[in-house]
Amino acid sequence: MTKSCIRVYADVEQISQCKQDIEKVDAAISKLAKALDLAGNEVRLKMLFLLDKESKMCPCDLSDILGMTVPAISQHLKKLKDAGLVESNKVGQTIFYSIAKSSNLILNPILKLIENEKVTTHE
Amino acid sequence: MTKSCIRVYADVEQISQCKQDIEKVDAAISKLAKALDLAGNEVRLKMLFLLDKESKMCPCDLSDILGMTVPAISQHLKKLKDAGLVESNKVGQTIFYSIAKSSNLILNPILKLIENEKVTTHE
DNA sequence: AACGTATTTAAGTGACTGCTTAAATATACG
DNA sequence: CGTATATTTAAGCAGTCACTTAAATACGTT
Repeated sequence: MTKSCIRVYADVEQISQCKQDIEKVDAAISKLAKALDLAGNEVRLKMLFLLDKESKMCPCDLSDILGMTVPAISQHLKKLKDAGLVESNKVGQTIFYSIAKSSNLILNPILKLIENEKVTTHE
Repeated sequence: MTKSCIRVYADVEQISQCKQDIEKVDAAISKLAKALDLAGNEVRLKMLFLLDKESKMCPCDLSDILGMTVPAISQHLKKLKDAGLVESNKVGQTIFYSIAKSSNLILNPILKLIENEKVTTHE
């Protein structure tokens, strides 16, 4: 890879320890990154917020509330469902989506940040 | 937009309430989505994890630990810094990056998920 | 069966990502 | 000053994203 930099004043011990540490959490990070990537889209985050608040909604409702076409919403829902973040329940011709219970561990702390209005990352 | 669907069995009251609710948290969601989007990248999440654990690191160290070129690392750091998630401190010719204190509110709950190995979203 | 509603799937497209390599900038040191 | 180290910036590019429109699927009603 690179030839310069890398190792002059470096703490070799620290580096090697970090490599091990990272390896241990690699799977967890990979999984978490996927979830955060999905939640890191404004439309999808709104959808998750709404599903959390209302407990269940159909694509049609979300389309109306968010002012987006139904196919656009449907495609977002598919991604969330494929990742296991939401699940669906069909009733007649309408499909109700809701937060998957198994994803609460990840989503709860995130959704809590919204309500708390605590989102003061910067400036 | 669409002409079909939208309103037949819909709970008009709920929809309109949701529109208001979303509007209230719009700014918070927008900000949070940006942060999650950044953290939702495997490389960057690892970087944040390492910065959190080691309190500070230089691009060179991160490059070594993560097995990536220095420019690639530098570009990720720039994004994190532009978003206010990390900050930098120059000492001689090396630049130490660390988690911005102001971003702890968002990052702490996320980073905690890694250590807890609780990341069991799915299956 | 035929039509209307609810939703998904598919194909196309412009914008954005994340990497690469090469060059630029900045600081330290002989 | 010239060279080595540390980092950023820039340009290029393949891959992905999020939307659009159009078509397909599915259920309900008459």
